[in-house]
Amino acid sequence: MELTDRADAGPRACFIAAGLEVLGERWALLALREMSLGVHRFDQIARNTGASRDILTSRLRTLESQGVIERVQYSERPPRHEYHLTASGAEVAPILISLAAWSSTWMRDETPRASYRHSCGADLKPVLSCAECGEEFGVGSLMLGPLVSTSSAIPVEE
Amino acid sequence: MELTDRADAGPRACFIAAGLEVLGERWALLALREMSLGVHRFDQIARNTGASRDILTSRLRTLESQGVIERVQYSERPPRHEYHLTASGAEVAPILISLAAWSSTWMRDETPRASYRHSCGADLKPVLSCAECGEEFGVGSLMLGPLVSTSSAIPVEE
DNA sequence: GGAGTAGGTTGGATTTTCCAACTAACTTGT
DNA sequence: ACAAGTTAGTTGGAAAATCCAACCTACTCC
Repeated sequence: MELTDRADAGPRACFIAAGLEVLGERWALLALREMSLGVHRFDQIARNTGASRDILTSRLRTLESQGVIERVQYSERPPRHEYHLTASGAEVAPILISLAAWSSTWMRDETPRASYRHSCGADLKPVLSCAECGEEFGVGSLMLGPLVSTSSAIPVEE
Repeated sequence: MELTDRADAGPRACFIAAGLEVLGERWALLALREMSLGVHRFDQIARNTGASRDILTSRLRTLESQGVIERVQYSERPPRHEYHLTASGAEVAPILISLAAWSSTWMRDETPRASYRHSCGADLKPVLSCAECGEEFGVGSLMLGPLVSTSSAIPVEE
């Protein structure tokens, strides 16, 4: 079977692994969470995430270089910048939401934590479905497709 | 405003942060990807993820202790175990799928990577919507809810 | 003029991760 | 019988990432 029998093929290069190279480093997703919640300044992102300032600086630079966030100047003297999500960063939301939903369903401990909800007011209960056929995604519906190279193609902004 | 003005409140304890404590460590999500794809043995998970064997051992133990995976014996002499997703682990799929979809939309480089698709055959284009109102989730629809403690409540298995 | 705010940078300690080699307990081939 | 291979780890030491507190710059406010 091709999934398990990859012999000497080396690590599986897939889009999950690629995404984790950018979003999977420590503090990156929590920084994006803050921006998604409307927190845009360095000091507050540092406080609200708990990341040390040097690491946070490094993460923000990486996210910026990958086009996930951008620095927006809000003061000229002294020069001060805010961090904002780009179109790419805004689309990280489904990952955060799926994570929050999984965690609130399965994590059991006594520490009180902030929950999330949909803007309609309901408790967080997201459903992931295929845009094509409308059917819900589950473990079994995750299938490997062909190898693709994304070098030249420009993502369509809608 | 309450989101940005948390003063000395310390790091935001939320379900995203809680989830990342388990799933956010290096290699954890890639190991779960392998199990989601039907790969259940130590050597092959190590090969397919690229994780070093000692770290992988440590991750699998953590995931097991958190109830995300379980060890299933498949040989008695010598004692050998396979790693399988629990109900909790199976529900990590939406996170992996959202990550794969984000990555294939926004990551641009030349390395050819395995893509994913829905089992209906269509390219990966997942839509996350609210189970209650049916409306799609976006950045703006991620809202903080009340503080909750999950100590005693038992998640409903359906 | 001193304190406070904002966004960093620096040096050094600590923690994680990496890597190759090694072990243990078998099974298979000759 | 004996060597080689398979599977699931463990070990020790080097390398890399992270943490932390202190420091710096350039302002503003009192």
